[in-house]
Formats: sequence, structure tokens, C-alpha cells
Amino acid sequence: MTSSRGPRRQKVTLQHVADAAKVSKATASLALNNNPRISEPTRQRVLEAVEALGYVYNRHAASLRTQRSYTIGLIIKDVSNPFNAELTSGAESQLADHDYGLVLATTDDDLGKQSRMVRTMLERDVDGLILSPAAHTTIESMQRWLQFCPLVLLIPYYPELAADCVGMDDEQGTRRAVEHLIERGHRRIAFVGGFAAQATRQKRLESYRDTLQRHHIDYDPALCIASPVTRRGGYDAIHQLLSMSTPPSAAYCYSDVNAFGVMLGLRAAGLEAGTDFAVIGFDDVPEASLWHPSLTTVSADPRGLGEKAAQLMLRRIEEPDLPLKRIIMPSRLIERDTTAALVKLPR
Amino acid sequence: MTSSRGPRRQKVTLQHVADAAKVSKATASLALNNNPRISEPTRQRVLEAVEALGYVYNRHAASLRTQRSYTIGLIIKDVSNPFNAELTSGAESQLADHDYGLVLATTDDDLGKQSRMVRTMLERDVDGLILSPAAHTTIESMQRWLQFCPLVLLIPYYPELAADCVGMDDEQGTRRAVEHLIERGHRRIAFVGGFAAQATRQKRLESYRDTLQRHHIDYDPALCIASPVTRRGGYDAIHQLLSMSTPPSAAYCYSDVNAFGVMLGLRAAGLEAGTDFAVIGFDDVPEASLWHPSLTTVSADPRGLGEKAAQLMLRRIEEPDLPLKRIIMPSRLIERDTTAALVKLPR
DNA sequence: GACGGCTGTTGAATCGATTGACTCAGGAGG
DNA sequence: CCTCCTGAGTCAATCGATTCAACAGCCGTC
Repeated sequence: MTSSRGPRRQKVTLQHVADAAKVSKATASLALNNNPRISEPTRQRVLEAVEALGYVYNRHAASLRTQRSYTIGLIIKDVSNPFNAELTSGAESQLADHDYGLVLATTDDDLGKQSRMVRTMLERDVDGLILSPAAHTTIESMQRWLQFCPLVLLIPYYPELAADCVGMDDEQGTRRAVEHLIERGHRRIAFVGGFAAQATRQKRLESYRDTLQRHHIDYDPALCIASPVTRRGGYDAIHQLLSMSTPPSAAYCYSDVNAFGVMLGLRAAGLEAGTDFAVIGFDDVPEASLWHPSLTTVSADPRGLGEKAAQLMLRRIEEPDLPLKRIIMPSRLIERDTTAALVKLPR
Repeated sequence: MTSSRGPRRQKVTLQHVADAAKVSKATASLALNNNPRISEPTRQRVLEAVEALGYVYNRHAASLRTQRSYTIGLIIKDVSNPFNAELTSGAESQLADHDYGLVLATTDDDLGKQSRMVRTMLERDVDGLILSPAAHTTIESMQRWLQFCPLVLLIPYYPELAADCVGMDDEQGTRRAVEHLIERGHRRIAFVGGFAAQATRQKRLESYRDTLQRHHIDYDPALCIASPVTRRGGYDAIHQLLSMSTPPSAAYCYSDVNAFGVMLGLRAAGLEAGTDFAVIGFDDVPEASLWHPSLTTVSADPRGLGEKAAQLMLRRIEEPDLPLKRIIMPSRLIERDTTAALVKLPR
């Protein structure tokens, strides 16, 4: 046994099937597509021939002719992030249910890689592209892609672009989170994680400011720390915050992983989340409920998001001229232990 | 703005490029493929035409002719499991680096869905298939698939099959884990999680028995609990184990998620992992280091596994007649808090 | 000036399925 | 008897790129 190559059988084509069934290639094709012009006995003969010869349909050949590949491209920043893994899973299962294939590509949030990946998708003639745009992606480039195939965006903040989209309700989720902290007595509330270029973060930051304002609390830019969306980012941020002359008593984090970093940083500083300092995350990844103490967070249903995105895409392909749809998925606050205590008033 | 469909531009083909560059279609094709027979000035004219017209290469058309799709299929059970997400990420980045596309499909560990997914992959004429076979997958079916394209298996336990494969060193990882427990004084060591049909589990169970034997400890089947690979599975298993007349003092778990379940179950029973009972997992998912207490586990480098699988596939495509390669990735024990204490001798 | 050897380019067949136009046999209607 | 229709199939063009064989110049040689 020296090679993994089996006895590579030479390809069986529709012509062979047709010959075996003693019909023309055209008839064989029509029979396989359940065209009513083909009589039942003939169709059966064709199906038997398919079975007997082990015929495998060639979708490339068909795509060439029909201009439909039954393939959707999904471009995200990174699959290994659990949020995106769930999203991918949701999209994949939805597409598979409708006999569509999924081509996956990741960008590492890099514009250059993103445009290369979009290109290979277009070369593969995908019927649609579900995209979580990298930071700094321009409207113009997306406009260009839109000329080639429909686009579903995983961010709801491009009103200028004529594309369907689906995303979280960042505004409402943030408001709930911040109000929850305010109700518990907090006045100095930090905003931790993410980078300014991220549209989602901008939305949340805006909502954070609005909510503070509505409750007559001054916005302090020094409490807003940008950082990578990693545990390390949260860890470093809380370190910086705790060394301020008047440090915050609570942190609202851009993502659960940032929140985990904050919790680790608190512990390193001899503080415990929930009793000494309040922490709220965003996403509700599975670990959020399992940490000790468990993390209060805004739930984001990533799987549902992936499913919705796929559904939007299928709908668009089916009916290209339907009006645009921008779906905002509701978010809700999951109250757990990291916001259990009321604030200790310093007096 | 009523539709997401842009002004769908009509397709630019190689013929248009050729016309614009005032050469034949053949020349244009050769120029784009950097064929040395085409002179530099001509190549430049072609490239300019490509740029000017916004030409997009059509890989389907090319595949039809060349019988190479530059696409690899990846079939796993479930992307949302962090182990598989990491694996997928590794494979994807490796393939992207070599200009291959990745088609992803999941089986939910269901044989029927698996064969449907393999079929759509073959219809898409993938150049190779990376497969993590569902439970009960027969050698015969894989043999059949092997006639259509090369296969790389994500399980190293099919010596009968002429396919490359890559997997963890379950044998060594298990031995290290069990010996670690024995060194800490444990004599009754449970084996928790997974189902008998899983080849990987069989391997680990076998190694577990061998290791016990080598240390003159009797194997007790009552200590081996099969369960789903979920937290719930671990939770139920530990409950069952603790109710035995002579319960174990340690558990070696099939997977980290099972281990987390065990830890939750211990807590529910008023015990704490690490001090009252030792726990070891397998995989070293990110959460393992973050739980409290942190989980001792066997590290499995899923991303490396995905990368290796992709590399094996690319190698095979490049050189179909190379000898088979079966790679066993080394595993190592990550000692953390859940095995911190020495066993309390009951006397 | 006929011939051979290069270089660079092109014509045309090809990959495998789809599909609009067409054929053909048999029957209904006038 | 002729026309028209219908149902069941078939012909042949087509999708967009690849590639082999052929070919047109052009130069140098004998």
C-alpha cells in the first residue's frame, strides 16, 4: 500500500448514463430534473442507469450553463472565536437544509486579505456573499461587490448601502446594561474593549454616552479604553483603570472575552468581580455562565444570527427585487453574579 | 432604494478581454497563466485590458476543462464545538495560503447527513476531502469515496484504509494523564465520557487499561461511564460514580467539556475539584485555564491538527503517488489546579 | 532562393450539463 | 383526405476557459 489514490475511476458523464438508458443526453438531463415532458418509464430507466453506473452530477458544468452555483460564500474575521463559530454553524445548517453549499473564508480583520477572499469567492461564482466586513471597509468596495452578487451584511450600520443585513440590537443591549449598573448605584462606569474603527463599537459607545446623559451622569472619555477583543485586552484595560485617581466601580465590556480579562485583572489586584467591582460583558458565550463568579452579559444569539443571514440570502436569491430588509435581533440582559452587589458608597 | 441588487453588470469574459487587447482568446488565456510563450508587451496589454474591464476569472469554466477545482471539502461533525472551530480555522488559513478554497459541511455525527454532504462535495468536484468520520462510518463507504478524490482522515485509526491521516496521540496522552493521577496517590480512577462507538475513545480506554495494569491496579468496568460529550454527560456521570459503595477519587475525562460537567457535579455534591477529587480533561480548550479551579488536561492543539490535515492534502494533490502518511501529533499534559492535592488516604 | 529553426500567436476542439427549437408519430376535427 | 395538435424525445448551440496542433513571420545558412 503505497498511495492513497484509489483506482481512480474515470469519470461517468451524463452521456454515459444516456447511452446506458438508450436515450439522448437531453432526455437524461430532463429526466434528472424531473421535467414533466419525460414519461415515467423513461425516467425510471435513466435513474436505474445512474444507479448502475455510479454517476455523479457535475455542478460546475451545470453552473457554467445556468449561471447558478448553489453556493454561498461566508466571509468572517476569524472562525475560532466562539461567537463566529456559532454564527457559522447556524448559517451552514440553514444553507445545507436548502441544498446550498457554503464556502468559508476568513480575513483576520485585514482589508487586503478581505479583498482577496472576496475575489476568490466571485471567481467561484457564488450566488451570494454573507459578509462581516473588516474594519475600514469602504462603502465603495462593497458597492462594487454588489454588482456581482447579492450581499448580506452581518452589521446593520450601513444604511447607505443597498444590501440586506442582520445584526444585534447594540443600542438597546447597551442601554439595558448601563441602566442596570446605574440602578445598582454605580456612577463611574468604564467602557472597555474594541477599537474605534469598529462600527459595532461606535454604536455601543454612542448608546453608552446617551444612557449616561439621560441619567445625568457626565461622560468621561478617560473611562473608555480601546483594546483588542481578547482577554489580554481586558486585563490590561482594568489595570489602567484601577490606577486612576478616581477609578470606576463598574465596567461595561465590548465582549465577554474582554470581560473575562477584566475579571482576571481584578483578581490579580486583589478584588473580586461582583462584590468589589461590577462587570458586564456582551455575547453570552457559553463560558459566561460557567465562570466563577458567573458573568452578567448581554445575550446575542450568534447561531440565530447566522441562520437569519442565510435566510435573508436565500430569500434574496429567490426574489431579487424584494425590498431591502434590515433585521435587528433583540438582545437581552442576562443578570448573573458579577453585578450582584449594590455599589459601596464611599462615605 | 428597493432592492439589494446592484446594477448587475453583464459578465465580462476572457473573449472581451482578448478583444480589448486585440489578441485571440487563446493568447489572453496564456498571458494570464504567465505562459513564457507570450511576449512581455502582449502580456501587459492583456493585463491592462483585464484591469480596464474589471474582468473576473471564472473558475467553474476552468475546472470543467482542467479537472481541478482548487477547492477542498472539510466535513466535520459540528463547527460550534471549540475544538472543531480551531481545527477549521487552522485548515482554512493553510488552504487560503495556497490559494485553495474551503467548502465546509457538518454532519451532526449522522451517517445519512454525512453521505449527503460527501455527495454534494463530489458534485462540486472538490480536489480532496478532509473528513472527521461520523460514528459507524464503514471502511467500504470511505473506500468508495476514495475512488473520486483523495481523502485525509482526522482520525488515525483506520489502518486498513489507504488514506493519509492525522490525529492526536491518544495513547500517550492518556498514559501521561493516568500516571499523573497514580503518582498523586489515586487508585480508583474513573474514565468518563464518550461513546463506545467512537474510535478515539476506544483507543483512550485501551491505553487507560494498559496503564492501570502496568501499575498493578485492577481495571473496574464500573468506573467507566459512557456519556454524551457535553457538560451534562459529565455531570450525570459523576453523580452516578459518587453514589457507588466505593467511589473513585479521580476522573480522567474524554473531553474538557465532560470534565467541566464533572466539576459542576462535584460542586453540587459539596465537593471541590482539586482538593476533594481529582479531575483531568482532554483538549485544553481555552476555558480550561480559566475555570476555577483551573483544569488539568491533555493538550491537543486542534489548530495544528487542522493545519497538518490541510498540508497532507496539498501534498497528496501535488504528488499523488507518495507513500501514505499517518501523523500522530504529540500530546502533553498541562498540570493545573484540579489535580493539585495528593490523595487523602482513607485511614 | 530554398530550407530549417525560432518565436509568438491563433483556430478549433474540448470539458459536462442545459435548453429553445425542432421532429415525429398518432389522434382529433373538419 | 388534409390540417392541426399534443405528447415524448432529440438536435445542436451554449456557458467560459484551456490547450494542442498549426501557422506566419523572420532570421540565418548553405
